Amino acid sequence: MLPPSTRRSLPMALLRAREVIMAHFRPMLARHDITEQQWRVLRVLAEAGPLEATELANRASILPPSLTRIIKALEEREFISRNKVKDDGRRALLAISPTGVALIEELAPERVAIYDAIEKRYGAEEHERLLDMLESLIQSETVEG
Amino acid sequence: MLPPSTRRSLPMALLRAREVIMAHFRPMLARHDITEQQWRVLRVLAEAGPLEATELANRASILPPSLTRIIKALEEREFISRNKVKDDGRRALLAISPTGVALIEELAPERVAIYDAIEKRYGAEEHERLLDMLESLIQSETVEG
DNA sequence: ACCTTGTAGTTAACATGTGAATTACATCTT
DNA sequence: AAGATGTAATTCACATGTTAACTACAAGGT
Repeated sequence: MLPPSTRRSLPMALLRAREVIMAHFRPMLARHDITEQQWRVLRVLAEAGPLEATELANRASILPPSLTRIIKALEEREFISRNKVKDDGRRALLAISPTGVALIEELAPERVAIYDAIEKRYGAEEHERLLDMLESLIQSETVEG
Repeated sequence: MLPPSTRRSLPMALLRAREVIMAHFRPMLARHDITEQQWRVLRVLAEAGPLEATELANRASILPPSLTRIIKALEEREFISRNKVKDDGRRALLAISPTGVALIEELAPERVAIYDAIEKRYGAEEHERLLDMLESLIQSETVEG
């Protein structure tokens, strides 16, 4: 079979799709002086509650070295806190602070509006199906390797 | 509507999907001491022929500052060449060199094998449909804004 | 107790992503 | 021709991605 052209390859399509979607969120994040990754970390902690770094990295899809730097930045701005785990000097529980929760809540309406606009343009059913197919792809590559 | 959870949001799904796919290609690229972005630039030039930097950046989905650095690196290894455009001192045509073509051709078989394996795991029809849906999403966000 | 092995997190080094500012050159306007 | 405006590419500054090496601590084996 021919190698896929750059115009129709899965990696390129996934990259471009993510770009056009994120373009809608960037202005909102920039207004609050927060990066896309920092925002992801805050949302994961807001949804899941306190987590250790490894679990947080997995859920936010951020590599450990990046997470170390992001945690440092978020701690300095007091959006999150860390508490060492008793009985294990290596681990620490990371938790979102009230300030962090306030930020998430402040952004929530705009966030929903942006998602709704995307759904409206693309189609709600297509959107759901696309999510299903992406999850299926991730599953097929994760389980068997 | 509720804000999407981090477990089922389009940006996260696109990010994770790209991760699991690229994981298959990274070992191949690492063996040849080439980055994912450098590889993309070479493939675009191999497919499209000589291009100016702006057009190359668009086709490879790489931002201008990154492309400047990538071009420099690829030039030093003589994978590409640049020729100034007559009549316009700003522009330059970037072209892949024979060495660059040789690298692309050397990687081609393994590249096809990796794509085929992904298609086999995920399903050829699903793969095609996913590409269609991603292109449609990109289209819906590109045309109207 | 000591040593090995394993795990959580960090640090280091380098490439890229991102937005803003800057340079070099073209083109338009008057 | 001089100045204003626009465009291509680069540079800067900082954040993140990526791999490898390293530190700190934990758990097991002898």
